[in-house]
Amino acid sequence: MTVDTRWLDNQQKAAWVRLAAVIELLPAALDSQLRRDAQLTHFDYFVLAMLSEAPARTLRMTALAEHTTATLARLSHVVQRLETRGLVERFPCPEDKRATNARLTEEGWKKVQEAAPGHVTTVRESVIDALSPEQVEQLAGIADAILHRLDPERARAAVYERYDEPG
Amino acid sequence: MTVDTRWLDNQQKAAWVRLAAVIELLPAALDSQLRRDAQLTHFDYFVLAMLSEAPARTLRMTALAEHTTATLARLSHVVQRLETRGLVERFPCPEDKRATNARLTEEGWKKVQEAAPGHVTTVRESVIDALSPEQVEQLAGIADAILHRLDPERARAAVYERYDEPG
DNA sequence: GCCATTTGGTTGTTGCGACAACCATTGCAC
DNA sequence: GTGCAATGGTTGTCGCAACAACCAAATGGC
Repeated sequence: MTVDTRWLDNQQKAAWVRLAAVIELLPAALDSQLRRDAQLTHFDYFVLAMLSEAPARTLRMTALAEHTTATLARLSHVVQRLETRGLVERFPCPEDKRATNARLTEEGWKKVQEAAPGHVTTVRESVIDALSPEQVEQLAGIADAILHRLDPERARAAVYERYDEPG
Repeated sequence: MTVDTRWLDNQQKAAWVRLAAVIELLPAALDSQLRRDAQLTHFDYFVLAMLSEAPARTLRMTALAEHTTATLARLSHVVQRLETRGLVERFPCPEDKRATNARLTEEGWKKVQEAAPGHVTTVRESVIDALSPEQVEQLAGIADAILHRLDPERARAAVYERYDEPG
């Protein structure tokens, strides 16, 4: 009945428990800083950041969804809210009448620039500056390996290369 | 005005982007497997697992909250649902009338045992087996360092040592 | 012994994410 | 050019998490 489950040894368990705690706490930490300082979710910020780097600060919804590893449905809701707040605008794509383009407004652009420094500082404080340079390199490799399991399609995509802060 | 923000270099950015994707996708992967196979959230499962390891399968709400890195408010809601489903029962603590104890029911115990193998398999498939033994060790160190930034109080607590699967 | 504070916990509201249903456009078969 | 599937996107509903407000019991000062 119970087919041979390969349990975790102590070393593996130690790694997993700590990772589990990180994925529980880190999103909350990022969200709360951005929400407090910029009235933005981390995901909101990510969406704005991706648009800010795109040509003409514009992307098709589908492309934006890929960049942010989100479903179209989720993105649609988020962009709707951002549009209400005047940070983003949507307009139908001329080449494909099914498609919708999302463009960062001037106000949205300002918002990203305001929010970026605080966000980077938080990322530094909670992650990057906690690690040695070797660990940062190791982390890139580890996270990449995990991503190949979680999302084989996109793991090699350019999106993972491009999360720039606007400078 | 804009005080010197230390931006991320390419190596750091690569690590961060990948980590950001992981903390976005991994919780969803864990949740969906457990929800599908056991009608449980990952957090639900964690709560039950912690109780299953406690003496008499019983813990004070406050202690349980610490073990699961959750707020008392969140835990209260979750335990309420689990109680409705008959997996957990609550009763006032004899020694401190303010306090509430949560105890795993027999049904809850069975549920954990049923759910554990599938969960461990998922953890293996998406994380552990994607990494070399050296990377697993590195991951433990990295996650631990991050936890010390996110939650200095609890980073050294025994809880991080104890996420056993029931065997 | 009494009042203030702290501790332990619950509840109500609000907002976001997941999922499924749905509509419109496009591409393809023939 | 008609029929059908695939693509692109939106919307509605439901469940959960965050936050704040709240209540009860316990502790400490004096």
